[in-house]
Amino acid sequence: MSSQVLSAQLAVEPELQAWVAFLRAHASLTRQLSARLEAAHGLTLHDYDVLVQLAYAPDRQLRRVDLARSVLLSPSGITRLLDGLEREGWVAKKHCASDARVTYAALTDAGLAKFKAARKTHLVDIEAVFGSRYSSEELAAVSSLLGRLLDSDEPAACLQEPS
Amino acid sequence: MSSQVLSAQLAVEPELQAWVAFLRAHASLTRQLSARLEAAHGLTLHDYDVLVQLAYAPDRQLRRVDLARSVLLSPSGITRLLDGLEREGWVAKKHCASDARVTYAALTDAGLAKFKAARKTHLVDIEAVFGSRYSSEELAAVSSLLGRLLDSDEPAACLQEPS
DNA sequence: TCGCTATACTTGCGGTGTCAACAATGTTAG
DNA sequence: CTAACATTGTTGACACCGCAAGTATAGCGA
Repeated sequence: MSSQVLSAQLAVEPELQAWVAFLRAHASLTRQLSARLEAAHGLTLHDYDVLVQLAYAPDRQLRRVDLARSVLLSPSGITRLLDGLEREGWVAKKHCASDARVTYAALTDAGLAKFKAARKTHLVDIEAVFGSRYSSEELAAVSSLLGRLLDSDEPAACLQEPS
Repeated sequence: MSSQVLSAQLAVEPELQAWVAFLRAHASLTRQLSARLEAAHGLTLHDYDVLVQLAYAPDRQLRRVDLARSVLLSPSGITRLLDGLEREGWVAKKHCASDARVTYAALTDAGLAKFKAARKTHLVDIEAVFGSRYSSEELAAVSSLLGRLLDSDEPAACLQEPS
């Protein structure tokens, strides 16, 4: 009886439905994609993400704070993640001349090579997942709708204006 | 130069954009909502999710396997999560008469009360996040688009009809 | 110059989740 | 009946990540 009441209420909450769909989709996709990335290249999704950010960055290097912000990881998370990448020789520390506090994470040549290799298979996986289910209009809709979720509240996930 | 090439390629991959937007949105939302849920009730998002599933289930109980599948958690994950809920007295183990392998997780009265209390604030948080950014049509679109992501590959996430 | 505050980063600790291995029970085929 | 296999669930080892606290540097006002 009380479960009847509850289910009636659930059905009426479209926000909750969206949120649940979101959580389920994330769990499912994340598992598939990260398993493939791990198997093929021994990389985490976050590892890959960091590699991407560095590959695109000017001089292929970034301050650790900025890296943390753009990947939405805590500072300590970044430290530990980079520990791994440095141990593998894909990233190197570089000190900043003008500010002794900052350490740059710089992509090495080996790291760039690793990234390009991983990128090849990972993009295929992503396209397989999304491309097979969405038309290109839907894809654009997904991007724009999801993008809106971190506009106002998270000063985190954004553009550190370098100007 | 190589970063130019890379960024040019990125801009052209709409699937990747969708995926990245998805990951960022998840990291951001998850942190906000779970922090609030944790602060207000000492519950994880997964804890809450399990409580919901049990509250809706017939007789307010579910086999652990089914629970794992519907919440998209590994079997061991469910065991450990339920350990916590049992310790708090919100869930109790129940043995199955017809199959000695299965153990039911049953929501206690205290558990149902806990769920109702948590639900009250959590729904408000969710509505704040989604309701403030999406119209009701967009909300429906998000649900349906995201729902499509686990149609074929994950028989997992589904509706335990309470009727 | 002397604090005072802010920022960059690291480390210890704890929570959470996965995988692989395992034990126990059920099921099916010969 | 029995042997092989599938299913349910738990445990140990481990990876990952966040928070709080600590260190070091920078910058700013008096």
